[in-house]
Amino acid sequence: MYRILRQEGRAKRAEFKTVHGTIQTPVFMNVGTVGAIKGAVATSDLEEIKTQVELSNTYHLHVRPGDGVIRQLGGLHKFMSWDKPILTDSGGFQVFSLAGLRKIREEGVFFNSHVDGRRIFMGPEESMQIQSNLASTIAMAFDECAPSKADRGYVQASVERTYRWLVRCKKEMERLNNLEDTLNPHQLLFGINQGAVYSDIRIEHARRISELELDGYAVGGLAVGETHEEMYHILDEVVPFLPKDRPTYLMGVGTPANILEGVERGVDFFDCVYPTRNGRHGHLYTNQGKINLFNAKYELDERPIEEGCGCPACRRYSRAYIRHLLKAKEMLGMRLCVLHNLYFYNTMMEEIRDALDKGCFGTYKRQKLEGMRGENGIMP
RNA sequence: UCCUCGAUAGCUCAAUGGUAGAGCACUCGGCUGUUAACCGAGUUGUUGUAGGUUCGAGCCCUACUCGGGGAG
Repeated sequence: MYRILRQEGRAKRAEFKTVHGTIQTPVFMNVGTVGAIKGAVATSDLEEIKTQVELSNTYHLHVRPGDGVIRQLGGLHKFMSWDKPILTDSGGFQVFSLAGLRKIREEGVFFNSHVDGRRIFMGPEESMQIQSNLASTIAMAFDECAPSKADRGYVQASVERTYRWLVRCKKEMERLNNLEDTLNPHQLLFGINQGAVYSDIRIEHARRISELELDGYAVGGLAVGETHEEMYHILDEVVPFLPKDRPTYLMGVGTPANILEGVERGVDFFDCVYPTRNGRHGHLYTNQGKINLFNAKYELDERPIEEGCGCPACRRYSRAYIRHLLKAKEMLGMRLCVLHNLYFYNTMMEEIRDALDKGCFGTYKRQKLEGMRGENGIMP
């Protein structure tokens, strides 16, 4: 299922076979929380921007339109017309991001819906049931993503509970996959390592979850307020304790620089809202750094976002035109920016894989980082 | 010609006679398993003109200019 093709230091070039096709790693998953990549990007656009895996969210799809609806319509793949791999996040991040709207108990989490205030209970079993109804390729374990500034005592207790939840997730997913009427009997389950910035807690947790023989292992709870150095340090400490015969997923990360550092430390899967959200906000990634198309200096700039870029925006439109669309709040402006940013990310991952194939990832990484520190002066 | 209402930031409008503000626009910044086409910061004024009253006027008085509405 997971096969390492080549290694360079700790960095891995691998492939991951699923019922929805083979994923070439390292890979960046394109975030479509509610079953759509924000910015009016259709699944029919995804081939053109080299998307391998789409990511959706359990909590959000449960709230709207409801996982029961999606199950009746044949599952998320059919619903959104996308036949390649889909990873569903479990709702664990909402324990963090909707902190003001939930209460955590041993059995699970009580949310007040961010849409209408309705009371929603989600525990490990509910998260697995919802994800089974969505029939995603990869389900994520239901965890608590704790804030990076949480104190040690809180993190210790939280991680232990997240471990107990993981055991329940595994048991429930096995049960669901064996049901006769399950939509995807081969649904995979990834566990999630937690422990904030306390590497001893993280390592102990990594050891214990590794024994559960899950389909993949994620490092969660990073890029939630700690410094980049702390994040890289945690990866240095923890990744070696995760199973080497399973893919490693660094959740919610990150900037192009974060990804290059993650690959170097052995990460296979990444995802982040940056290319989509920043695209909608007019911040564009280029090999010379990040640019903000809202800035007045682009008013008469006839160049594409990036010279030589093959994305649908750069092949045809100027910075000046796209800037106008953004300022006029025309949907096309956001759409073109999101397409460009996802193309940039997906292309960078392709370059990373090529470099690993050729054994020159170290050189590639150094040159890429130097370039992005260049003319625009903003490290993306 | 008369009556009446109005004139304050680029725009639309606030502001007991007591330090002129807001929204939008504009300029810039932020965003890491999306509560985010979002959030934050900043620039902008001879308060239509000229006088007067007052310790003090965007506000009260007079004239004028321009505009809306009405009457003839």
